[in-house]
Amino acid sequence: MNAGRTARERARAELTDQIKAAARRQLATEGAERLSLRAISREMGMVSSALYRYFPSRDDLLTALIIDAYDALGAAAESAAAAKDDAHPSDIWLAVCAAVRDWARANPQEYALIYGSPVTGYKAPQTTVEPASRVPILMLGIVTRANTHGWLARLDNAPEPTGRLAEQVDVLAALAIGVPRRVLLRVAIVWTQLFGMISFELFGQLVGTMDPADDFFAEACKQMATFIGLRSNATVGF
Amino acid sequence: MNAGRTARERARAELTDQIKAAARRQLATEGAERLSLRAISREMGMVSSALYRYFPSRDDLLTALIIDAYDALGAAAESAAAAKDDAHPSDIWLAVCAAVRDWARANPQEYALIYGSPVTGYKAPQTTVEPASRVPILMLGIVTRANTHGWLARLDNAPEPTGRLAEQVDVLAALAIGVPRRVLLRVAIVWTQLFGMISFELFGQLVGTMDPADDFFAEACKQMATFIGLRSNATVGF
DNA sequence: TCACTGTCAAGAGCACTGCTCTCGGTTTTG
DNA sequence: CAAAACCGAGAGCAGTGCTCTTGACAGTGA
Repeated sequence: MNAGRTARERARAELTDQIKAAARRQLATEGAERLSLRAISREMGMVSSALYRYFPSRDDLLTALIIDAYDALGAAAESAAAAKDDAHPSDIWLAVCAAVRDWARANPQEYALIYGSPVTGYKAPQTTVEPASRVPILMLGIVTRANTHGWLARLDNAPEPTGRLAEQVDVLAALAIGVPRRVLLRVAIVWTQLFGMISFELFGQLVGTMDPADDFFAEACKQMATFIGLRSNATVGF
Repeated sequence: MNAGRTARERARAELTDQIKAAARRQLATEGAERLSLRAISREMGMVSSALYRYFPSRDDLLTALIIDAYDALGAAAESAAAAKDDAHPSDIWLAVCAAVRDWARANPQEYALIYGSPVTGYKAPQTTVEPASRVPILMLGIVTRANTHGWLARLDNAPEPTGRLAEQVDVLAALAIGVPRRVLLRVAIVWTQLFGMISFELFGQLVGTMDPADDFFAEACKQMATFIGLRSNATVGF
């Protein structure tokens, strides 16, 4: 690559990456709450104040880690979808759901960083919304392709959103041309179910009942895929 | 009341409550992460070390706040259900969902404390599981009553859980006598959807699409109530 | 070649945190 | 009434994010 012209710029980019790597390492073991700039600087053999040349504050480091986490999750989901490119949309959908869960289980602290409680007083900058929307956009794309191929159940009984809800659904409609609004509304519902279930698993809300959650997760994803019309009633009985 | 015999015991109980109240106040403005024992002691005109006579560590204070939060949420949900005691189970169900959301929106920091990312290295003690299960138990009770009155849709097309998943569902079955396992499985799915949706709303994941989420929440709850058979197909078309 | 400019790591220091320990004084108890 | 238990106050430790200053270095134009 050699993107940076001068040696100084290259060194700076490399050190920035090293700091983020050390921060991620510490994130995995200590958690976002206990992430300490001084500990990072110790691990790197630097003095703490030197880190402020690269990240003006702890929050800026967190922002960088948040963006990286969204991108890593999005990349994992997208590659899972690409690996099943010629499969049935319902199988692609289920593969994406599984990939999201797998990534979350492999990187619980990074998942908590983006889908857990936000840090008070920390305002997520606008730069995070684009990487954050990779997974939803991917999911909408799967539904859109299923629809254009005529593989989407009609869901005639599903209620059509009206009023303000219809306007809100239209934001999704712009990314899913041709998909009926009643389906998009359900996609949004299923979207919240997916991440709610993963959060419950990771945050320990399932212990005593559905933990370990492998079977529960698989069955829930199947039923939710049917719920949005990706799987036919005949297939699974719904 | 005068529960505590001696004056000292009464003073201790009162001061413990005052500390928790101050902590809750600070929680609402600063967030759990920045909750500071020293700030609490300042607000109370005490010295920080004196707090350790009442809570051996910051984590113990957090545990007390967590239990209080679970109890407050459970009480809010239960009173919402009690207020509609003679209504149709589906209306009771929807009232409970709305009450949970309302409580979460009114106490976002306490909600984040119990349903957000857990603090790393903090092991929730066993004393939290009983208050944590008040809402799920309440929900299972509504479904159970609907079933015994014959008001639950049969959901013949819903798949029956098998294998380990069936065993896990049986944990719920013990609290919902007579309700088919395929329904209980769906109750668990809907349970994760409800809290996933509330978390998304509170944690800012819905901005740009479904925010404000009033209509989305109401419609999602309705469709999910139908999903578990509380509302008939004819009512809403499903 | 040499001075100028921007960048860098280092160090001292500030205000804050959770937590421990000791010290007197008060309250409860035997 | 004396002993034991409990209490708040204060000092102090090790850690935190962050700021500011200092001296060394690299790149650049004269």
